[in-house]
Amino acid sequence: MVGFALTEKETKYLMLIYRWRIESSSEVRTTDIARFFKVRPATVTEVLRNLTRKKLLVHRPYRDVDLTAKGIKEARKLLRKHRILEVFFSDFLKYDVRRSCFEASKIDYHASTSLINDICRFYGHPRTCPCKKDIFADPSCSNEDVEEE
Amino acid sequence: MVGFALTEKETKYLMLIYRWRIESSSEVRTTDIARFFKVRPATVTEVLRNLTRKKLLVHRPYRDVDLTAKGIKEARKLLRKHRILEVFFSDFLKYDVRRSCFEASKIDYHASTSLINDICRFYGHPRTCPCKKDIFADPSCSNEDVEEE
DNA sequence: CTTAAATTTAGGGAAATCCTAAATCTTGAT
DNA sequence: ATCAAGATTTAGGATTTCCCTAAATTTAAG
Repeated sequence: MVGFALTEKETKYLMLIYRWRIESSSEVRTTDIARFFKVRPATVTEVLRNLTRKKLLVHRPYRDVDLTAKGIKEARKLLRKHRILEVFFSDFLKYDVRRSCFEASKIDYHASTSLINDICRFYGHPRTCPCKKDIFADPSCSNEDVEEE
Repeated sequence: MVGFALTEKETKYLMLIYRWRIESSSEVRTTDIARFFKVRPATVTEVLRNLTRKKLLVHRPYRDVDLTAKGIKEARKLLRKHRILEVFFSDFLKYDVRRSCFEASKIDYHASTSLINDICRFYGHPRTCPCKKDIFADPSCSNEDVEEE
């Protein structure tokens, strides 16, 4: 079904690139990513290469990075998981935006899609996270039935 | 504070050994652990050696394994996290025992102690998980903001 | 006391993540 | 237009985690 599998770090990079490139319309540069994750630029280049190999990015060496349609789709799936968790932390535990994001980041990669879907369903398929950013609906998360990933 | 750090797998082994050795009073054998985790006995021996090095187990080669006081303490902490998550899944999403355990297993290692404590507090510091096994109170999770006598 | 079964030891391997040093490319100042 | 400074990539490794096979060792059953 998927055709590729992402490591945890790769998902973090993909989500970050989506937020900057798509949601903030910024140019995404290796150094910025490196600074964000507190790693060396060479490390970023390597991850970029892997995400490119998986057809999620288009990387123009020494220039910039862009998401492919597939990359955008995958990033939205990942961000949906992350943000559904934020909705939960914010509502259930009254966490502020900062903390909701922090705790969601620790488990978003490990939480199963069916778990996320159940939380999503509980909250009536919310369209935005606590900081008002979009949560894109996922076809696997319907209002009626329960299914596996 | 801790003096040791556990890998994810090590926490799984420690919890399993606690469940079998302490909660079920069984002898814990290498082969049983290997069968449970679907790995080769040699792999189990290696993990056992590492847990022993961390002073959590006493391993009598070719014979059996036992938990040290430190190992029991640590296993209870880990199982507390796991079981608090089970309480949540069971209550909030109406998961059955089997599924609560399954989903909890995926994230128990990654959920922060403060997150677990907040869920624990929400549920009034439950003493048992959905399948009635003990949840040992953790000193870091205070009762202070609960109703007084 | 023998030997089959269980276990450990020895020696590796793959994947994920990160690093340094050196090479290469881009860009802005002159 | 040129060229140095800064940004980026390449090359080559290191570490950690987790798992494996083969061979040696120990236990225990008969």
